[in-house]
Amino acid sequence: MPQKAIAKSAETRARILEAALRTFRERGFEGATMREIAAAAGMATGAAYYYFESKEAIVMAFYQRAQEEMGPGVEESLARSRTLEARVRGIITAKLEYFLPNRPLMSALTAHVDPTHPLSPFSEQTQPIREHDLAHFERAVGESQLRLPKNIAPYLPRLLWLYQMGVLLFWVYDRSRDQQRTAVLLEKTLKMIVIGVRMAGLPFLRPVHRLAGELLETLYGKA
Amino acid sequence: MPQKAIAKSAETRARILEAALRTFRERGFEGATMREIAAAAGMATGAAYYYFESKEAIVMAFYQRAQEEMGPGVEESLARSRTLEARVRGIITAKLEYFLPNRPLMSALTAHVDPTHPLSPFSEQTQPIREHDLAHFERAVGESQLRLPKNIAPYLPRLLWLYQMGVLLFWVYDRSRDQQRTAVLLEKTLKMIVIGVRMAGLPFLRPVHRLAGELLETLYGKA
DNA sequence: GGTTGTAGTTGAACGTGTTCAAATGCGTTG
DNA sequence: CAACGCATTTGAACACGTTCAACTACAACC
Repeated sequence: MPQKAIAKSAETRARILEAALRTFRERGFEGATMREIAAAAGMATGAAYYYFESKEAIVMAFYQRAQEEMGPGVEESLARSRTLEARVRGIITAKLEYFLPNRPLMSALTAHVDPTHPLSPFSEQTQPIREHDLAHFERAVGESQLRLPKNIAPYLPRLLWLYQMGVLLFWVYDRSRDQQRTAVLLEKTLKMIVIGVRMAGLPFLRPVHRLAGELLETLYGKA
Repeated sequence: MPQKAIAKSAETRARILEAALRTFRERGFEGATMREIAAAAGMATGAAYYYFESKEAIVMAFYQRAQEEMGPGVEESLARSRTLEARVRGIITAKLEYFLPNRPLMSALTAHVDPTHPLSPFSEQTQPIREHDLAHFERAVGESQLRLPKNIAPYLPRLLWLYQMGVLLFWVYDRSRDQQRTAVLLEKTLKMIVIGVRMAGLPFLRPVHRLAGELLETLYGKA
């Protein structure tokens, strides 16, 4: 396939994605039909399936594009702040701000906890996406000097990633005005995390370290 | 409607539930069709919808029945143990054991995080079920003397309920042999919870109490 | 410039959960 | 016992996501 055709193919794909996002915003994810989306993109129903495996896969494509577009913003935010708290806050708020116009749509992604479902945030298929996100937290942790017990430290980025998933999930369904409850959740828990990390060095917490370390090793495998 | 008719109606409902569970076990939740379930119950497709709002509502009915049937077992377990750890463990393991034969089916219930979805564990519609479950943890907490900060204590049962939901969720998708990973998760986290509760009285943890208290108040409302 | 292969496109068809107007029972009433 | 009313039952119809065999367009090749 020549360059030109590749470009055209990518353009068609993008056109469907655009039409889908428009339709999702108007009718919601459930309310929008594939027939309608395809029509809005100026093509027959089946065509959409040539470019996307499923209706939900369109949302995943949106998330993937978001990841790319958010990259620079996150980089900048990381460069601007030194403390773990500020860095993690930066990553999460950047994400939430980006997704804000399509907030209800995100429920289509967070809906799948089943790790065998292709679109679950925990599935094999989404591993590349997950690792891309994880990299942010690795950078956030890596360049700040923390005194964490050796048996926990390797898991901190993954724990923070999980934490961020939780915040995102809460945010998606947060019905308070301007998602103020999410703001509170984020601020308070960030502070608690910071205190927790700071206290992690204290020797009398050894029993907790041991338990946490063993647990993490079981769940994530030796690290 | 006379007594006899009520009994017959309940019996038909039960027959559909039985047929559904049989079919779910054979084909899985997705694989089982309403047509098949209705046929297995010896009736037309539409009849099932006279008794159940949806396919998923059948699973919810199963959960509801489970709650009733598990009641005595949980009571007994609570009567047998004194420490918070043993009590919470008792409640959770009783549940997991009960659900074991239909474990894959539970994914149909844990699938909905959306609190606006009628079948979400967080929805308005499931509030009675939730409060029934909550009562177990209130009993588990109530009769053990704990020294918890006043601003956190009222929320402990709800926090434990949430914890139990997490364990259940993990268990449903746990692919390790005999769900051994869940066993590890449960044991380690239980011990961490106990240590956490014990340490909660220490004065230098005041900042954490304050944060936690404020957060819980925002999320659950004044208590 | 014709031929051929492949990327892209079409819309009907499939199987699903769910709805619903109509039919059927069945206990109660006059 | 006939007539009524209501709970129950029926199965066709609907709308949806998805599949697919057939068709089209276009670039590469001889």
